[in-house]
Amino acid sequence: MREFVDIAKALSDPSRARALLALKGRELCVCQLVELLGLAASTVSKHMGVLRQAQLVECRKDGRWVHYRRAGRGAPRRARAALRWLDGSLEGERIAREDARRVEQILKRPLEELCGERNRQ
Amino acid sequence: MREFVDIAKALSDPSRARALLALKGRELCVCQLVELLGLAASTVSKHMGVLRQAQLVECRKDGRWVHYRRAGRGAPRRARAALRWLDGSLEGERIAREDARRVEQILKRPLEELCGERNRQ
DNA sequence: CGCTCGATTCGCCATGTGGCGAACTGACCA
DNA sequence: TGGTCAGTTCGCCACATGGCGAATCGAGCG
Repeated sequence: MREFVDIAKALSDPSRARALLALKGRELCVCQLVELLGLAASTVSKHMGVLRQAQLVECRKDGRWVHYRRAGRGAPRRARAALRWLDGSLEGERIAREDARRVEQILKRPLEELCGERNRQ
Repeated sequence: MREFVDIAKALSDPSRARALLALKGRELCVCQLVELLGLAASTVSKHMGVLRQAQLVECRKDGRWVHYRRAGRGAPRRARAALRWLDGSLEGERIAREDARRVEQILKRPLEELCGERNRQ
């Protein structure tokens, strides 16, 4: 029950749901999610912590960057079922399509340019 | 997105999840849910309002009593998918089995006895 | 080492949520 | 018409949550 409730709580925030949709089939690092969601890095980090706690995502450190991806084979059955429910419920939603397009744009830009943006501009 | 988030929020409370499980395949009135969950009637009523808002349950007035049931054919596709996810995730859970047993006991007692219990004892 | 920089943690604030009892509503009944 | 009683609404409290900026951590580099 606790596990189920944690997963449902994790899904019950629009930013977290958008992040999970954006992570469908790819990895993203925190600064890419910051760009997509338009939130402070600290806020995004907290959101990703909630998703990791619920075992919906895993993270991989690569130098200074942290890449997040959806939980895979090792994840609990419940978590994978939750992701299927998310995908099924939000496919075709306007914001999902918009975000998918914006993620493509974000992926075209090099990480170095993207990350320093807030400092440089 | 809003609809999805409302449903996820509605599912992200243990009492509401238990209520939905108890409503699988049957109707229950508020005083029966009060007995099952061990919460104040006002709290249960608020919980059921959240579930109704998310279109996960419907209610039917019958004299003084209000019977709740799971949303049926008329409910949005998302809501029914959510109930399937709930059932699949919590089947076999300890509290689900305990509650199922307790609901059977509660259903054996007449409504009149059950409802006035808090006042009479 | 000391600097830079991405990510996380901390501290704070505003708002939302779950809990209760009291008050109210609206059926039924006498 | 007044009483009773199931359910809801209201008002309140304690606590959780989402947001930010500041401070901290830790990997890479000069």
